[in-house]
Amino acid sequence: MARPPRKKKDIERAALELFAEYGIDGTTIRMIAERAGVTEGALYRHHKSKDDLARALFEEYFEGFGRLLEAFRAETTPLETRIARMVHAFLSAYDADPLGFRFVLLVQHRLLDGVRSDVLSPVSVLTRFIEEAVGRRDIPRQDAALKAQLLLGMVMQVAVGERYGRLELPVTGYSAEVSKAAVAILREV
Amino acid sequence: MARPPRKKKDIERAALELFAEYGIDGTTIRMIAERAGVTEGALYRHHKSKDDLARALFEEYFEGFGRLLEAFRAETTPLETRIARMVHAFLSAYDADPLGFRFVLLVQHRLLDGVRSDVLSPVSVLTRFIEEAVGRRDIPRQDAALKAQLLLGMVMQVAVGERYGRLELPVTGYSAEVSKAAVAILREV
Amino acid sequence: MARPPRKKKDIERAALELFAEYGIDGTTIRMIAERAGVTEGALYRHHKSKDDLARALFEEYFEGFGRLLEAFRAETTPLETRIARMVHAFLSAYDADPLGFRFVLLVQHRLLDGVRSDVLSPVSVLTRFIEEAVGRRDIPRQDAALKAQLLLGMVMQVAVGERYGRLELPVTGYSAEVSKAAVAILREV
Amino acid sequence: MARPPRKKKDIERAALELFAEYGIDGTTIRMIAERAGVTEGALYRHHKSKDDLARALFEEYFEGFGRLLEAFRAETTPLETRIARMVHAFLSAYDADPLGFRFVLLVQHRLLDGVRSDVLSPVSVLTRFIEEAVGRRDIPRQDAALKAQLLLGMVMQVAVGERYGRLELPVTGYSAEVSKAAVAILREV
DNA sequence: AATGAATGAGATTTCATTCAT
DNA sequence: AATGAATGAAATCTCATTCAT
Repeated sequence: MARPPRKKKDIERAALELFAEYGIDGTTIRMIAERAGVTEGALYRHHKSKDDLARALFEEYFEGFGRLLEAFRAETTPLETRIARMVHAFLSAYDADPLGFRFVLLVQHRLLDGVRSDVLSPVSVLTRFIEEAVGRRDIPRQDAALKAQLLLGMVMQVAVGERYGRLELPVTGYSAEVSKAAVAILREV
Repeated sequence: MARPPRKKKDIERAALELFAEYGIDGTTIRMIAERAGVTEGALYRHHKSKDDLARALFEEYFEGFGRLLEAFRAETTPLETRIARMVHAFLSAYDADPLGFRFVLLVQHRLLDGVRSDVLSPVSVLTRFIEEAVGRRDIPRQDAALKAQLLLGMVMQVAVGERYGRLELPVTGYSAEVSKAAVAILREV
Repeated sequence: MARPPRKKKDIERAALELFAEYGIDGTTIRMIAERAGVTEGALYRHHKSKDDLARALFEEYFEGFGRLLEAFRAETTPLETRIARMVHAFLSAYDADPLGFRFVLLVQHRLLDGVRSDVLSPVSVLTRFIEEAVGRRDIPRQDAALKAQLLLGMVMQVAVGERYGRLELPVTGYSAEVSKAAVAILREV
Repeated sequence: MARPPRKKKDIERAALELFAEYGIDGTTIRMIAERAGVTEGALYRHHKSKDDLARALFEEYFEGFGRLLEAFRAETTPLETRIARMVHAFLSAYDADPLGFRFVLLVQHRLLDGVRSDVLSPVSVLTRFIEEAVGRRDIPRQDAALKAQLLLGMVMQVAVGERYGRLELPVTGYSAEVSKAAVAILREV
């Protein structure tokens, strides 16, 4: 009952940043320990393994994104408003913690397969969102699964664009335009 | 005068497939050699290191994508036609060689930084394409850099969607809808 | 708090002996680990690489030789006495630890270039010793740099002679004659 | 009966220079082939193995040194003259081909053990030379084996001194002084 | 005679993880 | 809880040598 959280947070933050920059395999336990100001053994007090640590971080972020979108999907505001809020929330997440976002971007293809199936994924939320809008006749009949991918791809690529110097921080500056594009995609069939 | 390099192609194909499935770090030299039917040392006659091999493959594909788009950008057909062709070409590339495409998708964030600057990147081509369309008054004034990212993100995410079982092969089946979405994004500002 | 490094000395001694017998390249990490009773990885906790280990050992011995001679150079005893002591000290060093001496002999041409310039080398000490003796009019004016090499070459070759079975252990048995030769070289110009 | 000598000499010279600079293990077949302007396989037309090549070169030089000294030992000129000629011949050999000399210096401890016993070694010649001088009452009774080592050590160290920038080229410039030192060592007992 | 692709065996090094302290 | 030495198991890479051409 004492205070374990102390170093645990340091370790996790250090790991996140290093994973975001060098990938999971490119990051060693020693690198994490060094940046967190602990020694290698200490890490195993809090996580079973390096992979376990990476997975925990990924799920945390991934689930966070899902919940973020879910909150707006369930809202009863107009379609345009909900889309704008979703886009803005996503881009705000990037501005608030670019490394966390990049971490997800970088390791997704390695860890996505292992995510627990009860976790709400962004794609699932978007798909449901589109299906409901169709059902409500807000937008024409269309392939919700496809459109969900298109929307997600668009928004994520804004982060990628910033990462590679093609777009500028803060990316929330692009919120309005991206929202408009999203709406156009859903309305125009 | 000596024996011709029969195994080079085998090695590169084996590497590509394994990289696409397990990532660069998740693929060992032994795995590549085994699949290519050579010994581990053979790889080093043709490439300086595993990383060098990965980089060579990446540039080859990456440049290929750039050239693909460039061909259509330069065309004098109507905007809609060119967009449709670009989208279709991209998605066809995936259907023709899903592993090659996935390889690029999977390793891009690790290798993108090191690409030679004279290589024509898809984003550059798209940006120029949009700027020219604006100049020609085909579409309203808009942020070409942003829109290029949005278009690219959309199309690439279709591949990701297929990879994770959300969309179906052949992805060229989505060409029409994706093209329409792309046009909508550019026209609607 | 963790366990103290019990094996470091074992590793270094094992390496020294093997280097002395088989050279650096002729000695494998496995050989060192085996003789030291550790696993191969253990070596890397204490030294960055095999070369680093060899270099550390070399500097230790090389500097030791320099200090050995320096002690006698600074003495205020008669020239003959100091020479005799230097020679004796050198040859004693060989009798006390032939492997250490042979190690230096064997690897010098590979590692000499990289020695830190602030390390007192035997040649420097001898050169200064001769220059001071000239300044004091103990011996005639002469080329100190050359004579330093001659003296060093003589003494080292005694060790070589023993190594190849031309001379006998203990080599301190040759101290008197070698000293006389050294004096003759300095006095007779 | 055609002309095999062509590339053989190139290969041997290339090997000698590389061995002198990097040692035998530090020199790869590929390095030799590259410098000689042939490919790796070509080397095996002329020598059974890299080691065989190194050994052949070493014996050639080593025997050459022995014969050089032997010629002067057998002369009927005064002792001083013969010593002066021996020393000069040795140092001239260095000036004429420093790399060949350094090669011997660098690899001697690795290859000396395997030299055919019928090869006339410098030490043997010098020992006999001193014994004969004692027998002829030219110099006092003394330990010929020891003195042979001292003489050899002195002269070789001149080369070492040049190699490490302590002495200057041409080293034949030191002939007179080294000869005087040699004589002093033999006369003074 | 020569080429250089390919082999085969091994060497160095890395690193997640364990465990005595 | 923490330390960091040591392990153990690979992974990358090197390179002398062989051999089909």
